[in-house]
Amino acid sequence: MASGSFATRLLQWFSEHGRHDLPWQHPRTPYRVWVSEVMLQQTQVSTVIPYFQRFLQRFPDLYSLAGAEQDEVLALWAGLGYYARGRNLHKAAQLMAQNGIPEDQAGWAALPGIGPSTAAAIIAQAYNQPAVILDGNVKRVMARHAGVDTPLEHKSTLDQLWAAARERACDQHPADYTQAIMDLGASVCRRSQPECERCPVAEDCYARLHHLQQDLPVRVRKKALPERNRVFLWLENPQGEVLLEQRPPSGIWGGLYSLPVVMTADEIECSAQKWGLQLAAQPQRISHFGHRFTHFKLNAEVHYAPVSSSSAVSESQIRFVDPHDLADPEISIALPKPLSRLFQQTYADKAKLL
DNA sequence: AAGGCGGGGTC
DNA sequence: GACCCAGCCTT
Repeated sequence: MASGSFATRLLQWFSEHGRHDLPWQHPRTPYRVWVSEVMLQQTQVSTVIPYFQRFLQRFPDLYSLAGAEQDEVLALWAGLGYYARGRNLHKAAQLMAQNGIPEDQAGWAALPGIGPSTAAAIIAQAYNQPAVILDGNVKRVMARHAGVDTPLEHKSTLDQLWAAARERACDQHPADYTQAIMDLGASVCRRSQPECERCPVAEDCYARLHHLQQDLPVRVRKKALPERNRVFLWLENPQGEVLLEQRPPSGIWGGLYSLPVVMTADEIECSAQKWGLQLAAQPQRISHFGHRFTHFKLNAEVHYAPVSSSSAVSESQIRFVDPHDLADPEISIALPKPLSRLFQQTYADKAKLL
């Protein structure tokens, strides 16, 4: 028989092996917990930490964030992905600066960018009040411990996992308990090669007892991703600056800056003219990269062309930028990861030649 | 090359 | 509610 309840064993394990040194735990304010929880959506702790540090240095409190320009918020978010998170964080900050910080879970869940699990995490972490979370780590722990063997994509499966999470939670030490269950999923009950011999709840774990650790949780097989081919334009003016275009406020890379994108190379000339730019030479294909999105794979070719100085680049969505500034890690322009990689590599290649 | 991962918007 | 969208890191 199991020695003590699930929660008791988990809390005991946490006191010895859990993470007590995460940046958002000291000090553990609602603002810092909220920012960290939004960053942690879809993103692992080790990735989040440097972003969190930089973000909090620039925006130490709600009001500095609420008063910021969206461009600056996104610049600090650049590279984390799912940029709607950054835009929603900014929106929510402005709402809270206006209406005050919510005092209960429903109030938090009503803010943009905060769903049931994130709201629960904030309540438990920041206020040390009982609340049940169900993030990816907890889903995996619950599917294994309770033996939920239907696909995660089914709503009934999600209901079962919520129920399992509720049954195992306790009202004692809510902040520690939620951190503990997430830590367990991240460090011991990993997707592959879980370390059951180190798990405090292994003795009554369904998956371990039936040797199903590798088979739970169950997922439906994904279809092959469709592919999209696009051409990215590296248009350089006589000053050596490159043209960037701000993307529409929502959708892929929403609000971020990118090289202008066209469907095929024969649209380059026409597109340049749209900005009032004359090509000073034939465009050349200089590199390519691939990037996988959730629903398609992007195959990108980068085409370079020098342009004569523009008569009037007055459109607010476009700007010429010194690419050396883009290779700077302290960049203040929000670039998606593949493009910041492109500029960094180009800069590194040039530096090697010198 | 493929797996994993919360929430918003739309109908 | 059902369905679609989104972008990194790890394996």
